This record gives sequence, structure tokens and C-alpha cells, in this order.
Amino acid sequence: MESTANMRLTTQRQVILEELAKVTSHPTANEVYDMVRRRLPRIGLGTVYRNLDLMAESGMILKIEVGGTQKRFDATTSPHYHIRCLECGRVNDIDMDFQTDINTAAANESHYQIYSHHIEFTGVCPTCTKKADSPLSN
Amino acid sequence: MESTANMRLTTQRQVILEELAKVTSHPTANEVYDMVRRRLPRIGLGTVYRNLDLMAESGMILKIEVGGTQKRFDATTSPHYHIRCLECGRVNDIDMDFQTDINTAAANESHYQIYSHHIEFTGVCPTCTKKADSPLSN
DNA sequence: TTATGTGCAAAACATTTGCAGGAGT
DNA sequence: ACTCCTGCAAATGTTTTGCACATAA
Repeated sequence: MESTANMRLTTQRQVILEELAKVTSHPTANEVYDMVRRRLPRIGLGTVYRNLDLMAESGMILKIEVGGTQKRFDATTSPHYHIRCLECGRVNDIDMDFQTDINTAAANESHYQIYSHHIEFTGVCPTCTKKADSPLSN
Repeated sequence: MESTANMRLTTQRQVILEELAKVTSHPTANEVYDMVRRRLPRIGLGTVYRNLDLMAESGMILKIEVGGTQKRFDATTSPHYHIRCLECGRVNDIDMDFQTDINTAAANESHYQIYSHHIEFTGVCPTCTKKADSPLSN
């Protein structure tokens, strides 16, 4: 299930991975496409989607399913939580303790087999907070 | 921000709210549309989307932004968490303690103004677990 | 009466997919 | 060589929107 065995090392895949690793933001597929296109102008958006999904399935990267309209991707695969700005949609990491015991608590309350959990905080990022405070904003 | 003051009480809105309150599942806009259409065959999908969004903004219902491809809606507005089945996409409530102190922990780790948080568990629901166990599944 | 809401259809997005040709092993 | 992968474009699925008509207050 987490095998990279049959994955060819194509130029497109290398560049996608490199570009994703360069940033600490959590770009959408389209943002990755824009980044990669600067180096590979002929790459197709479909290829970016296909490869981001494949890499996420194989565990090389993380596909972040937070609120908002687009999925986001993250080269940091260790478990961590995210915070999303309600104004601009930006997503950042939250460096707090991983709640290891929370799955057990949930297992007691449901008949699901529980695999994992994710916490998403919502709020307003520093940049947007400044904008809202500024007298220029209206 | 949470005012229902200017919202007319139309038949469409009453029915949407009633149908949503009938179920404990967390239907997508399209599922609400199907439910409502049995009583109001001429209602438009756009009306359902518009009203679900308005009701969510006014706090009458909850718009659930979990993983998966569609947003979901919930007539239960008290704070609670959700679990999503990775096989069939179904979403259920998790009746566990609300982690009131978690926002403070996150506030210490970010410069965001934190409004709220949501926890989404992922796993396999009882129905899909049975299917996977069954010798008929392959 | 009149501002707001509705139905319908088209548009706007995000994502997936089919296929002919291209490239890694 | 032989599969797997890519670019391109079309298709799909979800949500939003413009507009003429309808309706709650």
C-alpha cells in the first residue's frame, strides 16, 4: 500500500517533488503547476494532479484535506496539524503536540475502525489581521 | 454576522430546514436537493445551495468542511466532531468531549487569531468493514 | 408595493480521464 | 522492446451566478 517500487523516476516527478520541498506553504495542485511550469514549461496540469496523487498514496508527500475549495499538498510527512486563514485561505502548520490518545477516545464512541485524525484550526492570519485593523481597509 | 433578520420565511427554506433536521446523516447539497425535491418538485439546485449557505452563515445549520469532494450540512449546531469513512465517504458524529483548551495551545504556536477548531477522524464504517471482511467482496 | 427570493440555464472552477505519442528501464 | 508516463483536450462533478419572473412582508 505504501510502495514506490513501480514508480519511474521521471523528470516531472523529480521537479514536482523538489518544488514542493522548497516551500513551507501548502500549495494547491494549481500552485504546484505554476511553480513547476517555470522549469518545465510544457508539463500538463493533468500530470501534476496524477503525480501529486500518486506521491500522496505512496506516502512521499501529504495530501491535506482541509476546508476550502481545493486540496493542498505538503512535503512534510510527519504528523502535524494545520491552521487555515478564513480571509485568504492560506494554510500553515501548527507545531503542537500530536494528540496520540484521541483516537482511543473516538474508538469508544463509534463503531468505526479508526485510522487517523486531523485537527484543523481556523482563524485569521497575521497578514489579514493587519489589513482588517488598518484604516485603509475600507 | 449571525442575523436571520432579513431572511424571509419561504416555503423552500422551511422545507430545506425540516428535511435536514429529519436526518442524522450529514447530507451533501445534492442529497438535500433530492430530499427536498420529493416535496417541492420544481425547486432548483441553485436555490438549495443558496439557502444552505445562507443558513450556515446565519448559524441556523452547520456547513461541514471535511475531506472528500463535497461539502456537507448538519442541523445539529452544537460543537462536535466528525468521522468520515474512507470507503464510502459517509460522515457521522463523534460524541466525545470538546477539547476546549486546544485553541489556547494552538494560539501559543502561531500568530493567527484563532476562532475555532475541528477534528476529523478517518476510518472505515461498520458497513464497509463488514463488506471488506466478507468473502463475497472480491 | 417592493425588496428579496426562485427557477432555470449557463458559467466558473476543480479534478479526472482517454488516447496517441514519448521516455525510462 | 515493452511498459509506464506525459501532454493535450475533452469530460465530469461541484458550486456559483445572471436574469426574468414570483412572492413574502
